[in-house]
Amino acid sequence: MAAMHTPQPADSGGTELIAALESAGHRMTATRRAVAALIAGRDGAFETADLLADSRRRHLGVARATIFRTLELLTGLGAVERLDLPSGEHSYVRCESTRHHHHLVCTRCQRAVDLEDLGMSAIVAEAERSTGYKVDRHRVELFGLCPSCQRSR
Amino acid sequence: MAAMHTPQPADSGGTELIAALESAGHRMTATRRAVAALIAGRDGAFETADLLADSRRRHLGVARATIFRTLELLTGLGAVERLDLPSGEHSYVRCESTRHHHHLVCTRCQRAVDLEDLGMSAIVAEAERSTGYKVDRHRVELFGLCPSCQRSR
DNA sequence: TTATATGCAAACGCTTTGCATCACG
DNA sequence: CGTGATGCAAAGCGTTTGCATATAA
Repeated sequence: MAAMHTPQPADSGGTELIAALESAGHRMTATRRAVAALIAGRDGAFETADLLADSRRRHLGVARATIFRTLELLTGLGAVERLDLPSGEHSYVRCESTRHHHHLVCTRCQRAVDLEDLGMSAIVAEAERSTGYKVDRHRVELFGLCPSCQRSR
Repeated sequence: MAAMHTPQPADSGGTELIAALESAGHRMTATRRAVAALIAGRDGAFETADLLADSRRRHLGVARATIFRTLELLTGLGAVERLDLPSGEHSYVRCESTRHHHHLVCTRCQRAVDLEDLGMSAIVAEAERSTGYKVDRHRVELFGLCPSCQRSR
């Protein structure tokens, strides 16, 4: 009952991302389509620098600022989420669902899977009960090796 | 079974932090004692800028670099932990225990409590089972309002 | 005495902003 | 057409580093 999808990207053109932007009332530009494609072309967590490098490699000429701005939009829409790696760096993952969920990221290849809530709501309830705090948000991020990286070493 | 301590700081001089540094074989300097006192004087999560401001206010003259370096040491020893706030900023919390635990931070006053593992190991096991990943570290951070901030608004 | 620790300032790397230009709707 | 989007370069900020000096052990 845990994994919400298989790790394989089903939307390599970024149509879901484009649809998200569009239905939120944002203008659909060639640049945004390009950024969506860059994100969709990535398998797993990525950093802004990755997108910028990909953009250059593919001669898409997307400006750094635009990458940040588009990522900010998508994050706001829940189509993408920002993670904090154990190292302290920021990275992003495309989300399969807009519902509340968490991420499990491979520390070797960055491949990521969405996880359902699992038992977190019970944990949150217990934390509230024992501390008297009222929890209004929580972050859970798991890191480890994906199946294929386990095999290859 | 959840809270590991009461929110009230019991070590306002920073003796525990000093002891941690000392027993790890680090030299005990006046500057480190000062940083320990600054941290101990804080109730809850704090940022490096807070310590720097406190240092100036108290005329301790601790250099910015030294604050970062000492925090790095203490983090390595598990006496302090670095958190990633929802906003993306980094902050630190003094840890009551060196054992694995998590934090619950008040988003209004920054007061923080340590939490035991709660049910996380079961969640991790379930995530591993359903995804095939091998999890080797996880981060769980809860944010909300502490009892007194709930009352005062 | 010698390895460590510190202060200072410069360097860094990531992210944001200001502003003129461009183009979707 | 007009508002929103983009590129570019500069500014911002938090964090790290190099190096000369000071100090614990």
